[in-house]
Amino acid sequence: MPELPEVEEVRRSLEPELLGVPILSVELLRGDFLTPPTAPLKKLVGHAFVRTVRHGKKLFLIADDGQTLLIHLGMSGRVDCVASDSSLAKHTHVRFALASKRDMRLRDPRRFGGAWYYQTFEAARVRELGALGPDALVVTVQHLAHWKQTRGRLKPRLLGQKDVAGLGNIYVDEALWLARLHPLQRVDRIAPERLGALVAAIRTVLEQSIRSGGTTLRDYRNVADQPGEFARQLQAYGRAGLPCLRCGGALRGVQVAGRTTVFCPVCQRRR
DNA sequence: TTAGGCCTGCAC
DNA sequence: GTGCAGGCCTAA
Repeated sequence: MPELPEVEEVRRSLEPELLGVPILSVELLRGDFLTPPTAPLKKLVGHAFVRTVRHGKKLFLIADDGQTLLIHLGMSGRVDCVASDSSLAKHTHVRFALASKRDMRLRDPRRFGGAWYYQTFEAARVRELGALGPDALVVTVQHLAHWKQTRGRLKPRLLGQKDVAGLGNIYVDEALWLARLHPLQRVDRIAPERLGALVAAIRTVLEQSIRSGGTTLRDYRNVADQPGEFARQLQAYGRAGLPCLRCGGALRGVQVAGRTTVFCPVCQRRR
C-alpha cells in the first residue's frame, strides 16, 4: 500500500491533529507491534509531538523532549485520527489519547509494518536512516553516479531503498514508463541523459501523486479516512495487456524480482 | 539473484 | 478452497 506519496499524505494530514497536542495516555494493544516491545511508551504521556519527518517510507514523530516514534506502514498499515470515544477498529495495535479528545491509532492487519521507539531523534535517524538512500523526492543524478561501477538491474535496485528511498512497486513502474527505461536495464549501462530522465520521472510521478493525495487501490486512506486519487492517473501499474498511453502498443506484464511488473516493450527498450 | 516467510483479507 | 497483494528481511 503505502509508498512515499501515501506516507507523505499521512504525514501532512496527521500534523494538524497531532502537533503540540499533549498526550494523555498511550496504550499498546499488541506488544509485538512495537520495537523494542518493552519501550517506555508511557514516558510520552504529558508530552506532545512537535515535529514530523519523513524519509522514504519511514515516518518519524518527534516529541517536545526528543522522544521519537518511528512508524512504518508496511503493506496494510494506517494511522487513524478519530474521536477518543469512538469504537476500536479491528487490528488497532497502538492508541494515543490526545488532549483534544481525539486519538491517534496505529492499525495494521497484516503487521508487515510496525512502530519503533527511540529516546532521541538522533538515535532514531542513526539507526533507521543508515542503510537508506536519499529520499526519492530529492535524489539527483549525482547520487546515482556510482551506478556506473556497480552491477544490478534497474527495477530491483530502485525497489531496494539503498540507492533511493521511498519507491515501491507502483511508482517504480510508473517512473520507468515515464522515463522510457526497461525494468531489467543494467544500471551500469544507463546513458547519462537517460539517468537524468529517470531522476526527473521519479520526481514528476511522486509529486503528481502527492498532489492527488496518493494512490488508493483498495485499503490506503489518510488519517481522515480519505482515499488518494492517483490511481486513475496510473499509466503502467495494473494495466498489463492494455494499450500504452504513449504508443498504443500492448503493455506487457512480467515478474521482476518476484514482483508484478508492467512496462511497454516498444517505448521501454532494453539497452 | 531468487525463493520463501511473515500476516490478513479479498477476489475468484 | 487457491492465489494474490502496495514491503522487507533472511537464507540458499
